[in-house]
Amino acid sequence: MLKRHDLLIEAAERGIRLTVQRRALIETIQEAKGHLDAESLWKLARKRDPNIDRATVYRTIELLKRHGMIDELDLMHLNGEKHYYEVKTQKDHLHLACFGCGKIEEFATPTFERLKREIAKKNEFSIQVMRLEIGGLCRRCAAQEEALP
Amino acid sequence: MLKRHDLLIEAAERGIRLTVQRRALIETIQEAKGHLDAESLWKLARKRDPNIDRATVYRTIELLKRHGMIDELDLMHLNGEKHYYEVKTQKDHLHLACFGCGKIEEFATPTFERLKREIAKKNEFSIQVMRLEIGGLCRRCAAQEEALP
DNA sequence: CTATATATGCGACACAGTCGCAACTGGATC
DNA sequence: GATCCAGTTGCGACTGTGTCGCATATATAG
Repeated sequence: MLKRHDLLIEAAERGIRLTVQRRALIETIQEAKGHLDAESLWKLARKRDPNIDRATVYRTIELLKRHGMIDELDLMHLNGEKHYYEVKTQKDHLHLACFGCGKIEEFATPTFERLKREIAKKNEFSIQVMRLEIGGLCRRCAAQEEALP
Repeated sequence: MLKRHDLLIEAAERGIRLTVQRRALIETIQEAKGHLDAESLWKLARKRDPNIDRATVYRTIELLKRHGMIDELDLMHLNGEKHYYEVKTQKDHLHLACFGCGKIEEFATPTFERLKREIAKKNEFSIQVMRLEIGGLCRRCAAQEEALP
């Protein structure tokens, strides 16, 4: 498991005003197993505070994104146009989305870090967010495809 | 300039039925200077065939994507949630989006190709599409930011 | 405790993209 | 070149995400 920040502590340190709604949303994101989209986040957070509004969910996501506390993913639009969110990890990593079974794999490698440094240097570009997403077939699904032509 | 396929020839070779609408759309994408979103593609293609419907634009984009003839980009959602399209190039390349001025830079490097091979091998994953997008500040905008804190 | 800047809920809205269905057509066949 | 029909299109209504303005509520500093 990649090491993640504690969002609540970081939010306090950054002077973000902690309302009950934000607490519920942040805790939900922090404790989530997989990748949450806005709708799922809303539903889960409502278990902690039943009155959170949809607009608040979007505004909080925007806030956390601006502070670089969460990353936004598209996951190759495997399930429509929605976005997914995850706590920013210490290490950059990429996402592999299988078009067959929908499974998402994560992968980190020094080559990726090296690429990042190379890009920043060669383009004189100040990188804030970096998103590498890959779509294709996982080992299982590729084998199945092979069997049924 | 990165070498691109000739979409019309490739479409014919693939046995794609060439309607007047598809011809207009494909030629428009092929000759476009920058990155087109669906709306811009529609407007431009209408100059060649004034009756093309919005739905046809989306259906054609879907078709070309399925055939791997064009790539879909988000460009870090710099201008809302729409998608952008470009003719598939011979070399994989990445997109740098500047949050300051909105400029998009493209960049290709052997490190990226190496990363791709490494990912496919280590994860036993059959890669179909790969999208690396980076958001941040270009040299100009980073310097301006510095000057006005 | 109070003041006030900031955040929230609500409802209406914007916008990209999708779908079912009747009418049309590209291109294969004769 | 006429015929045929599976595949394509236009139309219009619809979804699903995400946004916004404004009146009300509240977290935090003093």
